[in-house]
Amino acid sequence: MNINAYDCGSVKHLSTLFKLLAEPNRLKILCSLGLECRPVSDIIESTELSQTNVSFHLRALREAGLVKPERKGAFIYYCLPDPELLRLLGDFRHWLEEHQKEKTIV
Amino acid sequence: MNINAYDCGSVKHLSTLFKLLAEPNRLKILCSLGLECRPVSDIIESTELSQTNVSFHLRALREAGLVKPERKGAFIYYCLPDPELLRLLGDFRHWLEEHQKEKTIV
DNA sequence: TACGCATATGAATATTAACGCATATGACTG
DNA sequence: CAGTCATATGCGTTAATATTCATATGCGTA
Repeated sequence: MNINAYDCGSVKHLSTLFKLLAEPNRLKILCSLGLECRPVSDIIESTELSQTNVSFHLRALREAGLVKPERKGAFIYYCLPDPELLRLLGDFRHWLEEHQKEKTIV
Repeated sequence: MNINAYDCGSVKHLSTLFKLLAEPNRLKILCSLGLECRPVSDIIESTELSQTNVSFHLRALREAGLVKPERKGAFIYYCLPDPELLRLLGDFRHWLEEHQKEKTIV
C-alpha cells in the first residue's frame, strides 16, 4: 500500500462490519429496533420476515456484538448495546442522499 | 415497521452501499486511492490483486459513483469524487475500535 | 411433569458474488 | 497502419450467503 494511501485501519474488521450491514434484512432489523429493546416476535412482525430468517440474522448480529439479547420470561428482548451505531447509519444515509444528487448510486 | 423504529431511510440504497464497502478488496482499493487520483496500474501494484480483479471491482465502484475515472493518455486515473466518504470510513473505524474494547466483533 | 409458546438450530437448497482465463478495445509510438 | 501497452469485458467455475422446512430447546403455567 503506497505512502499516500488512506489508513482505513483493519480492512478485515471493517469489511466484516459492512458485510453485516450490507444485508437488507439485517439492516431492517437494526432499524426496527431503533433505541428500544424488543422481543423477537416484534421484530418478526415489523420486518415481515420468517421466524427462522429473523433468528438467523439475529445470530449474526449478536455474534458480532451489534445486538444484545436479554431474556425476560419466555421472551428474548434484543437491543443495540451502542446506539451510536444508529448515528453512523444516519451519517451514511445523509451522505447517500447528498451524493445521489450528483452521481447516481443504483 | 413500528412507530419507534429508527428511520434508516432507504434500506435498499443503504445496503447497496454497504455491500460495495463489504468486499475487502474494494475497501483496499478505496483506501489505496485515498485523496489522490491514481492509474489502475498503481492500484494493481499496491493492492497486489490481479488486473482482472481490480478492473472488476473498479467497475462496481464506478457504477455506484464511488470512484470516478479520468483518462490521461493511455492511462485511466481513478479518484474518489467525494472524499467525505473517507471520513465516514474513518468514523466507522473509530467506532469499531471503541466497540471492540467491550464486545468482540469477529 | 406435561403442555404450549418463543426462539434457536441443522440440513438442504437457492441465489449471489468473486475470481481467473481468454480476448477485446482504445490510445500512444514508430 | 502495425505493434504495444493500459484497461475493460464475456464467460465459466467456484465459493459464500440467504432462505426455508423440519425439528429441537428452554421457559412458564396448569
